[in-house]
Amino acid sequence: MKPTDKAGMKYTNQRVEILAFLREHDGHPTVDEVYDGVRQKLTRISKATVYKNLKFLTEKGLLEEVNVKGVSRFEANFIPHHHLICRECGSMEDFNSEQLLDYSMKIAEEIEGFTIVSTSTNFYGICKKCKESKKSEEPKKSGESEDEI
Amino acid sequence: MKPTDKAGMKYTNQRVEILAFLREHDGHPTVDEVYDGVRQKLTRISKATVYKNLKFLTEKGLLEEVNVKGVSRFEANFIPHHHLICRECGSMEDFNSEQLLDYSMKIAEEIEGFTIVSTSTNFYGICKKCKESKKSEEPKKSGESEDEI
DNA sequence: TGTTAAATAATAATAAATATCATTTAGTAA
DNA sequence: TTACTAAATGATATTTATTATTATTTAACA
Ligand SMILES: [Mn+2]
Ligand SMILES: [Mn+2]
Ligand SMILES: [Zn+2]
Ligand SMILES: [Zn+2]
Repeated sequence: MKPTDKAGMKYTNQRVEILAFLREHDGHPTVDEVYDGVRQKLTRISKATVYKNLKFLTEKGLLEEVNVKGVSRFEANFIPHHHLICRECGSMEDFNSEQLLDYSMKIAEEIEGFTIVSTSTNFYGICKKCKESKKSEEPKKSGESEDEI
Repeated sequence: MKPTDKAGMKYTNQRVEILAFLREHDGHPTVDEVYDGVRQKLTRISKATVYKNLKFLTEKGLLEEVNVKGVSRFEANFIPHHHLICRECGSMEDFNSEQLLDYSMKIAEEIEGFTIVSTSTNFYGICKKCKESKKSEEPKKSGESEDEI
């Protein structure tokens, strides 16, 4: 973000730091994580300012909001990519596959009525960390049936 | 949902109607839409009951929660599928492509450390309705530059 | 048909997000 | 530079979304 932009938009320290933080942290931080992170540099920043800027920057197209398990996260990476999402802990990791992007966009071309500009695939499963912590607990009782519907 | 299930789970009218409503409405209803819908039959149902059951049924694996533009939506369709998401109005429509599911799952096999059980691709763009309502407004001023970063 | 754990309705409490407003500041131009 | 002004901030109030509480009701089961 350089001071070369549209009139009516001010490049304050707060705004610049929020965007910088998200560009340096591709782990999809939450509002609180952004707040805590930016506070390292701007100790007196208000949480309302963080909220307002995340909304503002998202509307301006400089950030993207995602939501996993009900928690709102932000990212500044606009290079199309995919996500590995853990159903257990709600973590979200980037995953790149040019192949898959190409394939999806090709399929998108055949969709009518809806003009598609980008695609992203979510891979749902269980992350390494959660898999390991599960091994220790739950010594697997037998005869336990799953829910019928 | 039949009364043939796990002990410790009661099949109340409220719960049954909430699930039935979501199975009959694949348009990914919001909490309020579920509430309004179910109230047609159960006029005295409490909103807290709707919230609790949506949470409960999601935890039991009978519903899935999705979130578009900050609003929480629910669906009961567990047949793997994709979504067309309008960046403008936040609408979300189902889209089926067996091909794409297969392709994604094949790619998933090569991912290590993260155990993937399902995939779903989001197609982002602009829906028919929004495209048409845009045509009338915004007679497109020239010389209007986009934001630099 | 009676018993009881689970669920409900009503409502209170909490958390997340937005609005308000006096003060400060970035951008602009004398 | 300095002065001006619209935009942004910080502090806090307000609103909205979600969860917790509790007296009452009900589904499941003996
Ligand atoms: Mn990402
Ligand atoms: Mn769907
Ligand atoms: Zn995990
Ligand atoms: Zn739309």
